[in-house]
Amino acid sequence: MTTEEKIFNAARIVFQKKGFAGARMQEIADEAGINKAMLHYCFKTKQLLFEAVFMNAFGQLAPQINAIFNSDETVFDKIRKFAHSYISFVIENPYLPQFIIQEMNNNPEFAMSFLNHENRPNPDLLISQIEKEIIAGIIKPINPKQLLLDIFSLTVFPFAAQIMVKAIIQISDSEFNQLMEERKTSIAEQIINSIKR
Amino acid sequence: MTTEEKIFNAARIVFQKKGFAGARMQEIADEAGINKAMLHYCFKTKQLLFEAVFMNAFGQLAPQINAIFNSDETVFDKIRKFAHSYISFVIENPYLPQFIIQEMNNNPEFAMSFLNHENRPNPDLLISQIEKEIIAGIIKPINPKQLLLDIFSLTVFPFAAQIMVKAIIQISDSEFNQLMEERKTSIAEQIINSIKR
DNA sequence: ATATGGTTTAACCATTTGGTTAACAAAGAT
DNA sequence: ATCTTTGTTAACCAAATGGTTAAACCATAT
Repeated sequence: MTTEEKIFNAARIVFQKKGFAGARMQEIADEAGINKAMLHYCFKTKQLLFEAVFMNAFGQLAPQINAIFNSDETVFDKIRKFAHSYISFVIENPYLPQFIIQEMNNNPEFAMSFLNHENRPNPDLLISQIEKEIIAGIIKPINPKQLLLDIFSLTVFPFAAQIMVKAIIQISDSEFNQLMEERKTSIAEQIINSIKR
Repeated sequence: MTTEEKIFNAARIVFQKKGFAGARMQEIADEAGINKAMLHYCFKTKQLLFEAVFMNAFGQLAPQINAIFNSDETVFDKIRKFAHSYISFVIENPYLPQFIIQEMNNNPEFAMSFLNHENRPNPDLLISQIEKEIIAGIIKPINPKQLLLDIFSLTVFPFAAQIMVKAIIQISDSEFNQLMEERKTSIAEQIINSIKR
């Protein structure tokens, strides 16, 4: 593993746990097991290192989402696939959702800057497909944006609020993961059930 | 308004926007329009000021939730009431959910310390009620914890991820609020529909 | 062997930041 | 009137923090 990779991985761990403002360059250096000066040698500034980590995180999610949203399957199958592949991916990267949401919130201008171009998650095609399937009588007349919100909410929230969720409904890490496994299918069927004619 | 109130309100604004780590005592003082030394005169340390704000935020939500969860209504009515009153409240305090989730994530030990005693949201009673109604044949056999997750997800997530949601599905503040108004009833009916026999 | 280029480090620096202090103002209490 | 307590401020301080530098290290080409 190159030094740059060591730094990047360490930065991901620290940034995802503490956020941009709470992360310390020294802590990242320690985590990577190298001298702090190397951080600046490889990534120039904290901001640039952070952006590398954030872009990477977002860049892992957005294409996956778009691939599903823009495929040529039915809405129902897209919902099934989304729930399944999103939850699978996030079980392996449990800090990602909260990390992305948090930094977007703490720094909206920065977040917006790349949410407006390139590979952002783009639901336009899915929305018009939903409208077509409503007209075709496959789906009940609903607001497509509400449907999108439902899908995102049911899949993402338990991860984004992981710590609170675990504490409130009193479950361990393994019980949590088990619940999430169940959700891969239960969420999709529940949504489909509530919108199919 | 007393100086202490001015500080508290300013602190709430700054902490909710920037988080504990990103907030600056000077910025809170400026927001309150007073000298920085007053912060320490009134609240001693940043940590204590933060705890006052956080406790207050959490203290507004938890009792509301428990009041609904522990009333003597049916599960269906509790779901309706929860969606309605939670969304109503959070529309007025849109930063609250993300704030609480973020700080719990960045500082789990602190969060846990008071999630374990006193007025934490406690779903135990609701869970056993769900189990009873399943046995009584009112509700389909489901995992009560999944049901709780669904309820929280559908109500809380759009607020917690507000900025990202607005950007991805391309809506303005007022469109967002309108969607949330719709959700007060649509969420409850959707959930009930998916679990009733 | 040694000159050359990138890589790594210890020590250092300037600024920011939470927190303190000492003086000052205002308002009751005597 | 003046003493005492409480509220308020400007100036200050020590520690933390992001970032820099100059020297050392090390591989490779000559």
